[in-house]
Amino acid sequence: MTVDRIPIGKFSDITRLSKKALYCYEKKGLLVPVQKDICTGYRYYTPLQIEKGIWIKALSALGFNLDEIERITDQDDKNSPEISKMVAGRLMSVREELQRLKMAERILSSEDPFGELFKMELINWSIKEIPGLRVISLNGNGPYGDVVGRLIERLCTEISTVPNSGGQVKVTGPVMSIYIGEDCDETGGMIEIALPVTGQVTVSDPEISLKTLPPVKAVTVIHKGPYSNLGMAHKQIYDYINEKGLTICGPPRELYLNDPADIPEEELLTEIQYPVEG
Amino acid sequence: MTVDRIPIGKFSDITRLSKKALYCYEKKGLLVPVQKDICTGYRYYTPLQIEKGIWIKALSALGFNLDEIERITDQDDKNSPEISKMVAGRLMSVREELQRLKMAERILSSEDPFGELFKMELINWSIKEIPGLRVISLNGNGPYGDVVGRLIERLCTEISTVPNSGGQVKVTGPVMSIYIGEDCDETGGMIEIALPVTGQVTVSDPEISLKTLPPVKAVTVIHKGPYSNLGMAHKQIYDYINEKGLTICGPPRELYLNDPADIPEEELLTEIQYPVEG
DNA sequence: AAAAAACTCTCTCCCGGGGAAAACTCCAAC
DNA sequence: GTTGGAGTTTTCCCCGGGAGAGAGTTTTTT
Repeated sequence: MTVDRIPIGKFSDITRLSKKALYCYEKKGLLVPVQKDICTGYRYYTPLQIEKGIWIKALSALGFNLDEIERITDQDDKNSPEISKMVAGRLMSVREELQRLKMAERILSSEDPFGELFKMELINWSIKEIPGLRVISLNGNGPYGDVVGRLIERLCTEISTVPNSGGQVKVTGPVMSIYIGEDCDETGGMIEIALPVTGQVTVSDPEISLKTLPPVKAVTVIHKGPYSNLGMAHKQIYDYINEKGLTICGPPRELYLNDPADIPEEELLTEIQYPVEG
Repeated sequence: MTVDRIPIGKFSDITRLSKKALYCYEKKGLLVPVQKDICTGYRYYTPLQIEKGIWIKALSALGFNLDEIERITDQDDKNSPEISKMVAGRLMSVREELQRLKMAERILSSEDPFGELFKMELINWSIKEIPGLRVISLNGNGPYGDVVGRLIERLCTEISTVPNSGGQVKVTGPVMSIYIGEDCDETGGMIEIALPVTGQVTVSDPEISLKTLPPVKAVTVIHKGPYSNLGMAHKQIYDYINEKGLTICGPPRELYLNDPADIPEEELLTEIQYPVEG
């Protein structure tokens, strides 16, 4: 006495699956209406299919994809190892998502969301594989503000001088500095400036060497703002790395992505890299 | 002296935007490489574009869509009302997402995730507009277990009797019961049984009436299991509605989606509806 | 019985990219 | 100079539907 031919609209009302979703599930064979009028193409479901519909709805609310949903609904034993594994996997993804969203919430609800974004935000972190780099480099020691600029100058003139300017030599990346001193603090220390190059480089300056930096895995973050703020940024990264239980396995590098000659201080971009194990 | 033509791969490394994403942003005009080799089609970016890339990355991590990202990055005044509105909207969506995910986490990490799913779970809730329904109905009073069955029988025989069985009359939905008594508890009370119909209905039984139930907005949930568990379900829904600050504005209904004659008790599906204001 | 309203069909495009394939180009080393 | 490997180009299909068009059906009302 109950209705036995449920057209798609009613079925959609009952299960709260949209028609579009139902078409989609039919195409994938996940939930196929028992009857389909050959002339008109009208679909009819039965009350027996309601439960499956609800399962699908519930499982997709948990974030399972249609493939997983099919496997779960097909399997009678909901405690099978396969299904437990899927549940565990889903739980992990959900927790990651939660972390991301919590961060987003924090930023969006702060006073100055876009300011926050470019401060040291976890959003900007990533771990990259950095390939080996052929560079010419030069060491120096002293207060960074003074030293770095002068060393860069020397490298640049070396590169643009004969015979390197002949066209064989190319600069293949931004200038970088490597903080090789143990006692680096905000003010100064032992530092190496490197410029990635290719081709036949002739070095005339005896202090400049041609070498290949080893490939490393590194935590990287991009900093925006004057170079004078880099010290703070380093501290935050350092803390973050310890917090995550990572181990630093080499001197940190800075890559100067744009040119202070062209651009106001506040717009300067610097990529900071901390080599880590793993 | 820094590099001025950055091919897509390097640009992708720096900004951590995938090449695919970059192609996509180019097509949409969001981030177009300054130079594109006419012969080879190779794209080249400049250091100036790095910042925009990072903005895009960061904003999309917050969940803005590309359209919003474009508007945000185009606008210099990051405090404009338009942008504040977008931020507020995003914050709301993020909070909703968070709620959903927290629930998913709770369910997935419980002992028996799939058991939880079919208990009273928020996942199953929704507020629906229920259209007016033309029904034949019959009132009764007494312990539900006894009364409901008998009333349904009477309605069904009435419908299948001449002249209604002639083909003009159709049953258009599942049997429903409406708890009109003030003092309804788990055991019994005043109850109305209704059967949605269309067509020219002739009523012979004087206690059966033909009427139209008013359209309502209702909180609905689907219950799976024996009818004897419905009492608990009602309690939970009732609590939930109060918790949400909604106001009940009519007697609750139950729709019996499948037929106890065909199906074991545990598989029975019942949709419970509580009319609410709004 | 006819007309109106409500429902359904199929089709295509959109989101924001991920993945893969086949062909081309570049670059660094020999 | 050559060559091999790495980088790049396009194109197509996938996820899980949402939105909407245009045409055909069913149901309800008059």
